[in-house]
Amino acid sequence: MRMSEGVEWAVHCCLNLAWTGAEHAVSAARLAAYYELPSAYLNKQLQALARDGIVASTPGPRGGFRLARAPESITLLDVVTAIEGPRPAFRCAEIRRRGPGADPADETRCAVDQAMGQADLAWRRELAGRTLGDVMAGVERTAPAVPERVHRWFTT
Amino acid sequence: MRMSEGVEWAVHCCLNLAWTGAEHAVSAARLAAYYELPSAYLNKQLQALARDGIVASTPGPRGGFRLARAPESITLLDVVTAIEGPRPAFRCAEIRRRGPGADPADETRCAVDQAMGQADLAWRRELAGRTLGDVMAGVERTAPAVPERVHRWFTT
DNA sequence: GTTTTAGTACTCGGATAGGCCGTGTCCGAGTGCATCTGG
DNA sequence: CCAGATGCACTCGGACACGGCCTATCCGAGTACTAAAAC
Repeated sequence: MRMSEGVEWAVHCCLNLAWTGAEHAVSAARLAAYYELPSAYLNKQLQALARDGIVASTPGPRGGFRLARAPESITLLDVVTAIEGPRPAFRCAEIRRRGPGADPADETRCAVDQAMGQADLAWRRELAGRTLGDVMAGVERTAPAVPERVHRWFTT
Repeated sequence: MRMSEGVEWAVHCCLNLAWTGAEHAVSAARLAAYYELPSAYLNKQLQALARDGIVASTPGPRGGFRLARAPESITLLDVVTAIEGPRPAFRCAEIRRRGPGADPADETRCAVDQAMGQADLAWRRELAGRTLGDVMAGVERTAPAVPERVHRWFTT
C-alpha cells in the first residue's frame, strides 16, 4: 500500500498558492520549477484539484492556478481525496461468499471489512480535522521566513 | 492508494486457522480451496505471515500452517503489516529541499509529513486495537454457525 | 514378528513470467495581450 | 491620435507511451509416512 507521491506535490503547491494569494494566478510550470518537478505531470495533479473545486484554473497568458477557497476551509482529506480518489484503501472482495465456505443464508456484514472500514474512518477523521490553514500556521511557527519567501518568489 | 487483496485473504485464513485449532495443520491448498483462491499465490501470503511469526509452517505430509499465537495476541495491524510491509502509505520525498524553494538553513520537520504521519498513526492505532479474537467474537455473535462450520470443514 | 531401508507422496519455499495502475510526456483548443493598420 | 482587426505567445486540458509493483504460476528441497525386505 503506497500513496501516490502526487499527494505531496499537491499539498505543497496548495500551501504555496495560499501564501502567494488568490489575487495572483500561478502557472503549473512555475509551481513545478519551485521544487524542480516535471511540470506536465504536476499539471495533471492540479487538474485533479481543479475538478474537486480546490483550485481554480484560468487559461491564456497571465493565467494559471489559484486557491479556489480559503485555506481554512480546505482539509487535507480534500486534497488527498482529489488525488487518490474517494474509494477506501481496503476493498472487500467478499471472498467468504465464494467456494465451499459460502453460506447463502449469511447476510451479515463482513467483519473484516467492518474493522478495516473503522480504521479507514479514523484515518479520514484525522485528515479531515486538519486544514491547510492549520498546516500553514504550523509552518509559520517553526519556519517564519517561509511564507514571505514563497510570496516573494511567486509574485516577482 | 489501494491495499493488496492478499490482506483480506490473510485475515480470513487466520480466522479459519483459529477456529480449526492449532492442533491441526492446514495446507495452503486446502485453505485456498475453501474460498476458491489460487493456492500458490495464497501460499505466498502465508509465507509472509510465517516470516512475521503469525502462523507456523510445517513441511511434509500432514504438514501445513497453524496459528503460531493465541488469536487474542494477534492484532489486525500485525496481519496488515506482514502482508503490506511496515512502511507507512505516505512517503515524504522532501521535495521542499529541492529547487529554488530549498532553504538549507531550514532543519524543521516537514509539516505535511507530520500531519500524514499522525493520520497514519490513528489508522494503525485502530488496527492495533482489534485482535483476531475480537473479530472472531464479532462473527460468533452475528453468525454463530460459522465457527463450527469452519472447524468441521477443515478437520474432516 | 521386528527392525531396517528404500520409495513415495505431500508440504513449504523461493525463483520466474504476465497485467494493471501510477508515472511521465506530448500536442491541440482556447484565451488574453500586443501590435499593426486604417480612419 | 484613436478604434478595430489581426497575429501571437502563453495557458490549461486531455490523449498517448513507459515502468514498477501486484498478481499469478511453476518447480525444487525437505519431510513424514508407507511398504517392502531382511533378519
